Amino acid sequence: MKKTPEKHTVLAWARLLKVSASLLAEVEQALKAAGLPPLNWYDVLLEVSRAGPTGLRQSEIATEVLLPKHNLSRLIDRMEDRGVVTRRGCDSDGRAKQVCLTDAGEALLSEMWQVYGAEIQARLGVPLSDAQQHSLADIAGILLSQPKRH
Amino acid sequence: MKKTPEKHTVLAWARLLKVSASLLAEVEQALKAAGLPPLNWYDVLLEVSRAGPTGLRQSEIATEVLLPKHNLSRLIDRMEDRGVVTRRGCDSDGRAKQVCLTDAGEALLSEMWQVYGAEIQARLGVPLSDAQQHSLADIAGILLSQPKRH
DNA sequence: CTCCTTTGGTTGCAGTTGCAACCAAATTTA
DNA sequence: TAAATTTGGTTGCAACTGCAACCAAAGGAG
Repeated sequence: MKKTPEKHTVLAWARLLKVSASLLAEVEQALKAAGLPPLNWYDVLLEVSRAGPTGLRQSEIATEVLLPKHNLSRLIDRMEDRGVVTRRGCDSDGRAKQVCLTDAGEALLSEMWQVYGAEIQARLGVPLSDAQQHSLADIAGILLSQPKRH
Repeated sequence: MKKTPEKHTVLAWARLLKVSASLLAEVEQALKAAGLPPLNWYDVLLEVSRAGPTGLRQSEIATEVLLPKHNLSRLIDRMEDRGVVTRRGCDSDGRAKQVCLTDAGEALLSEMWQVYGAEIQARLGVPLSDAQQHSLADIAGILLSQPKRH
């Protein structure tokens, strides 16, 4: 089994990391400029919103958003402090907490989307053709479906 | 001008961010498991190594590695503490510092590459065909060449 | 030459992340 | 049922990041 990558593999890798880092930084910057919270707030709000009024457990959010549990715990602390979500003990499982969206949370979600969506369009939708966007999604999909073998 | 992205644009975006985040986390994990420092050390070591014995200014490294200057300043502090680079005042510019690689730094660079390169190969080289790798590099290249319009 | 602005780099402080230890409620094993 | 393990979540502490202020050396404009 080959251990050292080919040049073109390294090139793809380097560009992938660089482009995602700079896109991320630019979007965070845009959100901040609009006086809005960082991107991971959006991810959480979106997941919780999708789950409907029953809400979602923290552990479910954590795996969805790729955030370690202890990290998510404090993120939810801050979000609860600003009143965009609520934590409620779960009936069926005494340890779990159900996280639900408040009205303010729903409002923030759509407010963030106005900025976030525009950024996505400007930075991915505009510069890439439809075919390229599909190709990118396909390739990323392959990588995401790889087993995580640690 | 369109402000809201199409579904396939959002899909490509979401997968791009998710895949880079998880690849990054897995590689960091592999480095730590091997008792090695984090990825940004590698990036800095590589840049400095490429510059040869004259070294590189911090500001040049910072733009190359996409790290804010104050952040890089302290990263170099840590690296200097562990003896992998040296800071030396620049002759032609009294403010600047030239950063140079030590022998230990060169050793660390190649030690990290053994782990890092294997990860790249396993996570990108193996799952993707050559055509897909080229396609990914092309698309990322387009995005990187976009003006950063803030 | 003097004032003003820019550039390269550092530092203090607050906010966030990572790690490990911890608690309590399930779940499994015996 | 009692003991051992796993799972969901929190907390303390150290490390790292972001922001803004700062200092000193260059570079320009009058």
